Amino acid sequence: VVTYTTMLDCLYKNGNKEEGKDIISEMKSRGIQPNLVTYTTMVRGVCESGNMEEVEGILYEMKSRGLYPDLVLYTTMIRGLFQIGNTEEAERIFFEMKSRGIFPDVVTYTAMINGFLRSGNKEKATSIVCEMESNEVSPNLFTYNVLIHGLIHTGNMEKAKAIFCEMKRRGISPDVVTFNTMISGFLSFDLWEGAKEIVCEMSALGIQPSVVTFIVLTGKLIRKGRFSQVDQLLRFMMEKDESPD
RNA sequence: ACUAGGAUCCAUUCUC
Repeated sequence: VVTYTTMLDCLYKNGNKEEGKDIISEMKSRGIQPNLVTYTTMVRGVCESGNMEEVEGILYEMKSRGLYPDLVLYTTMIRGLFQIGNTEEAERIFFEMKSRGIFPDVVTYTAMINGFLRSGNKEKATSIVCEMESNEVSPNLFTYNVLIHGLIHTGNMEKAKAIFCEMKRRGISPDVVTFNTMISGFLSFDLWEGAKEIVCEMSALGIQPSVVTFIVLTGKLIRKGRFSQVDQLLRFMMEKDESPD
C-alpha cells in the first residue's frame, strides 16, 4: 500500500491524473486495498480538478469499507472545497469534523482562515482566529503568512505590518514567503521606501531571495518602467545561479 | 527528530 500510495502522490503532484487512475485500478486488481492515507492522496488529487462528484464517490467507497475521514482528510477536503469556491460546504465539513470529536489543529485552522480571507469573509476569518485562540491552538508561521497575505489583499498594509511585528515578537521568524508577501504588498501600494527596508531586513537576516522574490520585484518594476533596475536584478539573479526560467 | 497523506508567497495567456 505504501509503495502504491507514494507513487500515486507523485503522479498527482505532477498533474498526471490519468496514470493515477491506472495505479488505483492496478493496486485494487492485485487485492491491495487503499487505506486512509491513500484516500487522502486521491481526494487531494481529484480536488485539483474540481470534481466534487468524484470526491463523493471516494467518501462513499470509504464508508462502505468502514473507513471514516480523519483530521488530515478533513483538512484536505476543506482546502479543496474553498478552492472550488464552495464556502458553505467547507463550513459544513468543518462543523461535521468537530461534531465527530475530531479537534482541528493549526493546519485546519489555517486552511479555514485562508479560505475565508480569500472568499472575502473577513469577519468569519476573524471568528476562526478567536476560536483558535480559545482552544489554545497557537498560530504558526503558515498562519501568519496567511493572515498577512489576506490583510494585504484587503488593502490593509498597516495592519499587515502590525501582524508582521507581532509574529516576530512572539518568536516566530518570518521566512522567505513572509518577505515575498510583504515586498509584494509594499510595491502594490507604491511604498518604495517600505519595500526597500523590508528587502534590507531580509538580507540582514540572511534569508536568501527565491525565484518568487525576483518575479515579484521584476513584475512591479516593469510595470513602473524601471527597466534599468530590472536589468540589475536579472544580473544579480544570474550571479546567484538562479535560472530566470 | 526525520521517516507514504493535509495549510501560506509569484509572473507570462484569455477578458475588461
